[in-house]
Amino acid sequence: MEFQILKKDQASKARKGILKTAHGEVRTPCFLPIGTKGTVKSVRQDELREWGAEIILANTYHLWTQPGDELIARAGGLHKFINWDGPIFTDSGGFQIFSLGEKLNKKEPLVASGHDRIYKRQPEEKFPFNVRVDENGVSFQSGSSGDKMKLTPEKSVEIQSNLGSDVSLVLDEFTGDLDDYEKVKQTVERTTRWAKRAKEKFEKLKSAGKSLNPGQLQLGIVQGANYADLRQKSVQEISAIGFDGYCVGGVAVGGETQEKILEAIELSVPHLEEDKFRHLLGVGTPENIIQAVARGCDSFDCVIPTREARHGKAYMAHDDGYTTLNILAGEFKEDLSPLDPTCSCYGCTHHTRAYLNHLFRSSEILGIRLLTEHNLRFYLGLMEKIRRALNEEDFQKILKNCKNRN
RNA sequence: GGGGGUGUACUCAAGCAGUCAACGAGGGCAGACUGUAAAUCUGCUGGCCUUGUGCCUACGUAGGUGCAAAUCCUACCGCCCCCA
Repeated sequence: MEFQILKKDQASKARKGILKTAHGEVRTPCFLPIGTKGTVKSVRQDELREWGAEIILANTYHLWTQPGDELIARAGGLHKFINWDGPIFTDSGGFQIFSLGEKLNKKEPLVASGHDRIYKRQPEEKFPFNVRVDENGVSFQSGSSGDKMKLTPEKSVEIQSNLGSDVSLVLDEFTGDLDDYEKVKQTVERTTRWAKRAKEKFEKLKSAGKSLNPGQLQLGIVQGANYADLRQKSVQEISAIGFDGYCVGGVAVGGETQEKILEAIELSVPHLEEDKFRHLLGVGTPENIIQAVARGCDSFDCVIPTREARHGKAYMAHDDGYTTLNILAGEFKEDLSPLDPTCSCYGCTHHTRAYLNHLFRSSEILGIRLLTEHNLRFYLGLMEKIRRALNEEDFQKILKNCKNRN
């Protein structure tokens, strides 16, 4: 068994566990720093490890388009290519169907027929592709060169096989129209059909001994927005296919309130097999994560700590919750105190707020690097606290103090 | 001394009679960001307030011509270039 639950919280659905992969074990609940293109922006792989990251997330779509999965396979797989010998998750490219099509070109999706959709690049947009989503998969056609790339459920499995990640995800489909029942229903059903195809391809490659990482796991993804019956339907259909674990997807893809996010989790998790690994895709804020742990989720990935670090936002831990601050703010221009005196990251132990403020104001890349480290250590430290609390049966205290106190 | 050019909001820089409190960029101020098209994006950036097809003050200074001037004319002041 690749996932083992070690301890359960008595007052919530939280659990402490361990995920065993071909590249080592991961203690859960855990957070996956996002390294979409094979790098967690601005930091080295050895630094990630030093800060407590046990597993990272990379992206199938991005690595496929550049530098290409075949090159990475020739390099000996993603682990060797990027020199990270710990576990790697690869997202399937499903999110890009959403983010490169629907989300950014919502104004004029040209409906081809039924559920198939085409998104035309707008002349004034920087976005370089036309996107077509149909039953077979998604094609991205370059707006300038006309080059076409087609990502299908099978292709996604094949790419991830070439990458040799430890945990692969099936290609899924969801949209931003969380209120349109029929549309959501169609994406749930297509996600199931795609999951079956992905599973089949996965088994085929495995039995043929063609997988670069024979120990690779495959996770199914549950969709259904906030419709109770669709979430339940999705869980049942995806579970019936039988995966090594499950992801709850489509819960925080743009503007959802925390209530909506938690509701979507509550509608999904109770129907999942108890002893299987559960990843919550794309979530979230520190509070989101703690609340999701309480609802039975084992792992998380989110761009918040890294992206917001690049935009100057720093997270700070307090006994009764956390706060954030914008290091670019004028009030820090001459603040010679450390960013967070309780933090042990390099920036907090060696530099002042005034210096960080100066670095950001002058667009110096060191600022980005220092805040990325700071925020990642905050997130990874939070997960460590959660695990320790679960171990010491003190999780309720963490739950009580999970809020942003800004 | 002669000739030419130029002076615009914090900075650079458009505008060359009305649609100009004045394009754009930078800077400044604030906000956003949830499976990364993201070191990105958005808003504001003369003053006042009853926040409006509102009032006032503004395009080197002082006058002038126009119904109307940042835009035209005159003088003056500053800066730049060329010739002597």
